[in-house]
Amino acid sequence: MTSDIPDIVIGRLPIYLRELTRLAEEEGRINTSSHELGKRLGISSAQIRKDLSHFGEFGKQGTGYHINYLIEKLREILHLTNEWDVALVGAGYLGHALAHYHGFEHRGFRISWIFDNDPTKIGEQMDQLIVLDVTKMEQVIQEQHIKVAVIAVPANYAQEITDRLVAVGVRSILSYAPIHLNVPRGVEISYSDPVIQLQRMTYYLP
Amino acid sequence: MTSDIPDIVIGRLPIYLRELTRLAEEEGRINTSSHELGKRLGISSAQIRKDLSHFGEFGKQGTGYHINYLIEKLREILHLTNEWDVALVGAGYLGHALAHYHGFEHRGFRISWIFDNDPTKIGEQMDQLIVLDVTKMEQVIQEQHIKVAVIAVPANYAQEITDRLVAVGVRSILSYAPIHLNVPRGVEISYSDPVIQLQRMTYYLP
DNA sequence: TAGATTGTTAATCGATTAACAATC
DNA sequence: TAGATTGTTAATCGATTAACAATC
Repeated sequence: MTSDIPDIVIGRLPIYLRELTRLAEEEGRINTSSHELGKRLGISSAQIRKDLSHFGEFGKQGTGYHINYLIEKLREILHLTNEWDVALVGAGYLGHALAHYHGFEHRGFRISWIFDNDPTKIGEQMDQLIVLDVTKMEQVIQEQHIKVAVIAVPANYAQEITDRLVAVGVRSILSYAPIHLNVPRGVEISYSDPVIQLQRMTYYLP
Repeated sequence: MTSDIPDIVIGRLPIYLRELTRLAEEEGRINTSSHELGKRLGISSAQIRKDLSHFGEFGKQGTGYHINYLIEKLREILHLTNEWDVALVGAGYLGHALAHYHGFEHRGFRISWIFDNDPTKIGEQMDQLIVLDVTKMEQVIQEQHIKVAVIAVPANYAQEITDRLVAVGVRSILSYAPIHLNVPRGVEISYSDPVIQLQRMTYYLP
């Protein structure tokens, strides 16, 4: 048995964490309630309490949740107490944007390596990093024990890169390639394809 | 009553469409079955047939689905028979990547306008487009009847931009800002925050 | 204390799947 | 025809919600 907590519950925890962080850092708040959090996120308070109850009791009757305490607990649950080093594959426009994005900081991730196969990009500096030859990818990932990768390569390379990442131990992959990828059991994969998201919304447009 | 087809079903149709297009264009296939499509996508064949049955009968017993016919039908269902002009707000690294991304073509969308508030970016050429002053945003969107927008601005601007977009008629918004946005009923919103996705996956990492 | 809010239960609601008659 | 596959039904499975005792 791995874990019988539904994946859909796990998927909401980062949303809670993000909003709690916002409450604490942007608004200087100390406490909140499932009702307030739910109202801000468009989620029922019952669902928030039920989700959290899978992991323990983090609140107090009458006063709700101490925000920093709940943040800490969510970080533990999601394995974010240390930063994950992330390998980014693909140094095109999107890789460039990801390399320069500072939104990973303090949220559990650090892009530590960037790879590409284009000789004109290899050696280029991106933010603090140097683009490395993708032929070095396996060696670096193994030596550094990298478990998390982001794929920003064209669709026709994505499956090959995925296979190579998995082969050297990567277990969580976020792919921006507009294609379904096959991964073995035990490897988590998540997709980001703006067109898929837009197409879902245009269904509702007249 | 708007439509009683579950949103989760609508969300899978673009995935089917993408894989069908791949089957036709990359592999030159003419026909497929719910079983084959499901196997390629990690979805049960029953679910695919059930999803499609909400909209009509598109297959034939014994032979399955004619791919190009089903593609055409899915495009009609998702309102992709004409291209939607999209307004992109934010011309930073991510806006740059989106402006140069050619994955929108032939999938129902065309980024037609880019806006930013940074004087050093206004007037800059991105792909085929010129970055316009965001103060011109409302006027352009109204005149061009733009209904779809992509937000690639910092979190602290995202709600204001959203409100302004909605006020001039935008009804579908894809936001890359790492923040929950409030929109009125009748406006669809979709989010892309890589950290949220990574955090869901690290739960499963030891 | 009185008011507020939790964690949890049971009921409701909704989605997925197995199975199969129909039929190409 | 025989084999394959659809569309649909009913059963199963899973997620959400309403309600409330417990208690801060």
